[in-house]
Amino acid sequence: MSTPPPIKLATIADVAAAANVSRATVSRVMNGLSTVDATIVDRVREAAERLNYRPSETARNLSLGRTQTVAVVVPDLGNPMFQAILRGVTRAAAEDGYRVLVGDTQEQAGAERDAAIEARRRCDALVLCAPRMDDDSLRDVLATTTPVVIVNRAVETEAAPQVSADYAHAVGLVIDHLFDLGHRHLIYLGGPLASASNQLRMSGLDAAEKRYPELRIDRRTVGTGLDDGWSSAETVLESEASAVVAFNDLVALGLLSRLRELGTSVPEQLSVVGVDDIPYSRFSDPSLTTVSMPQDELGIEAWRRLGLTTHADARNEPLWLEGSLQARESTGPLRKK
Amino acid sequence: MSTPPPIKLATIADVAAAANVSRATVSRVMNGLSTVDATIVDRVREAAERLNYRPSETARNLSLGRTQTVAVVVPDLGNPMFQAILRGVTRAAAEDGYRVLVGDTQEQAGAERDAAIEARRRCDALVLCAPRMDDDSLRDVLATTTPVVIVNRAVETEAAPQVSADYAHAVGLVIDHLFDLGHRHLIYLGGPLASASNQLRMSGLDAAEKRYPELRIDRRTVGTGLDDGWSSAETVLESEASAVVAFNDLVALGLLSRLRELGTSVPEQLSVVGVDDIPYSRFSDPSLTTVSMPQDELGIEAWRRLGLTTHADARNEPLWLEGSLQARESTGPLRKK
DNA sequence: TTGTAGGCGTTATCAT
DNA sequence: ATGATAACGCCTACAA
Repeated sequence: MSTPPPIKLATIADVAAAANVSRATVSRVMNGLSTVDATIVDRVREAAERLNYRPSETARNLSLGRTQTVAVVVPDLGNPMFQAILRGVTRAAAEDGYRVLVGDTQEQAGAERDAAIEARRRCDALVLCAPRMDDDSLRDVLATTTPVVIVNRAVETEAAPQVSADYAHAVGLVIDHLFDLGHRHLIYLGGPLASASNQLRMSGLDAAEKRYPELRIDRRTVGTGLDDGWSSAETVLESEASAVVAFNDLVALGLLSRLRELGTSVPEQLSVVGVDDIPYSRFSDPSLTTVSMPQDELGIEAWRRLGLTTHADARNEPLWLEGSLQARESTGPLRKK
Repeated sequence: MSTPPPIKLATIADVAAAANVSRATVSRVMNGLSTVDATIVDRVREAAERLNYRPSETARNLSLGRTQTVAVVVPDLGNPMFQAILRGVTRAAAEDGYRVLVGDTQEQAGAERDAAIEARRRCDALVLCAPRMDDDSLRDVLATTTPVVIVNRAVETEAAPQVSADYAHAVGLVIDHLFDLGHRHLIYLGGPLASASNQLRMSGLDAAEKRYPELRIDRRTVGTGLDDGWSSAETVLESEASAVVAFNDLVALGLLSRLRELGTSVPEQLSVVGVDDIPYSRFSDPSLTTVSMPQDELGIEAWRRLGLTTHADARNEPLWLEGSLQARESTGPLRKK
């Protein structure tokens, strides 16, 4: 007779019966507990092999009270930043035998709470990336989801470790660079005012203005993508600033593209800098001066701070990861008109 | 007395006790089964609320025999193609109440088998993206992981639905375009010979050669990234081809960057095309002629073919998704020397 | 060293 | 309409 299509998977009981031992013994063998007679080990192994037996993850999850899984919730899976974090967590967690469950809230702040709690229920821990919800809601969520770590979102709390890319510092780096080149009038092309990441950059601008009293920085809100940079060219030219600090590389590259069309030469007439150092920035024309941000490390550090593994690092002060300046062709010394 | 730090979560039994009903009734209430007395429903709801009760996903997974989770295994989470597929599956699955577990084999073909089987054990279904393993191994894996769908990898089998981007067709589109422009000598900058995706493009070249007997296509293996395109410029120029078909947009953009440095003007002296239509391709100088591929749709279609949902589409012939030509500035008519 | 038995938290069957 | 009770498949004292 042929095996019926709905292939009933072998259970531990089947193997026990086939090997003529108790389920307990099969369990011990499968988990490599040393206290089992060698001949029995063989017998069980053989039976398991023959029946193509694999322990049910679901059942051992229930029994052990853990899932060996960590949830990663991001606002937008299409964002390269979050892709990098996801990749970092996935690989770091994999080394410790953990899997990753992803959640994409699609930029709906209202959906974050449920997504986080739901994800955490299925997993042993949670990595919450750049949550858009307000501080109070966030603290509330953190209380019910430990262990949890927050990535790229500063919030006053002891309830969870935090790991963030230091965009204030990054902006400081490019401004130092531009200042050294003689620029005294800059324009900042910002992202969404509400975004934590944009606020961080703004505080970097503030700090720079304190550092350099002669410096003037205009601020505009334009967006985060190539198109946003492209359409901000007129704004930039009208401002008569001699250098542009873009929200990120995409905005900077979009702007470069449009400036080329308009016949504005970079860096001769205008210096442009981005933030992130995406791969293409080395290849654009001109190549883009920017700040290389340790995005993968965010994920890796997040995983470590979760403290699920032995070589964990469970310190609780917020961790700020700093980028490094990549000076390229899109910046040059200020030219007198 | 204060609650001890290890907050014991409330179970269904706790709620049952608090509401003075049986666990079965609590279960029915939680699942919205209509056959419960209204006053009891209220009593249970109140108790659940007070105890902050949430059903254990792990326990219901075991009891129900399903996890409401689908696994997505990719060779490289850093690859934009797979990121797009992951995003597509995640969002489509979320609409049907499913979560996604990710697996990254980091281009190690040897790790794919275990990763796939392991992932499938924890989930109700598996999306296997562009597996690198050989056909026999693949068929073997498919047999033990149904329901499973293969994305971007053609293989002779009835065991699993397949969804792929039709790169042969894409290459055909750009070659038609170049041929129309008068080009008769092309050079193809390919990716890894072993990769299914490269083979697809090659078959597109073969078909084009059949279609146009006057056409000559040189073939080189250069890689898949910006750097690979950059360093292939000399090879291209030596070939004296009048147009380049790059493996993808990254290779094309890298090449454009280097050609600029070398003083070769595009498209006047050389036409260049890519494949994929990544966002930046519209903004490069010159903007890149390429083929827009429906990457998100791959994920969405993969999810549908899994057939876990009502509006599933479980047909079994391989599904090929075609791209569309985006003619831009990097291609132009052949100039006589 | 091995087996017995109870528990993990839920759902489902079958009485009542 | 509600409540016992038995799965679901595994792990782990405890006993032998």
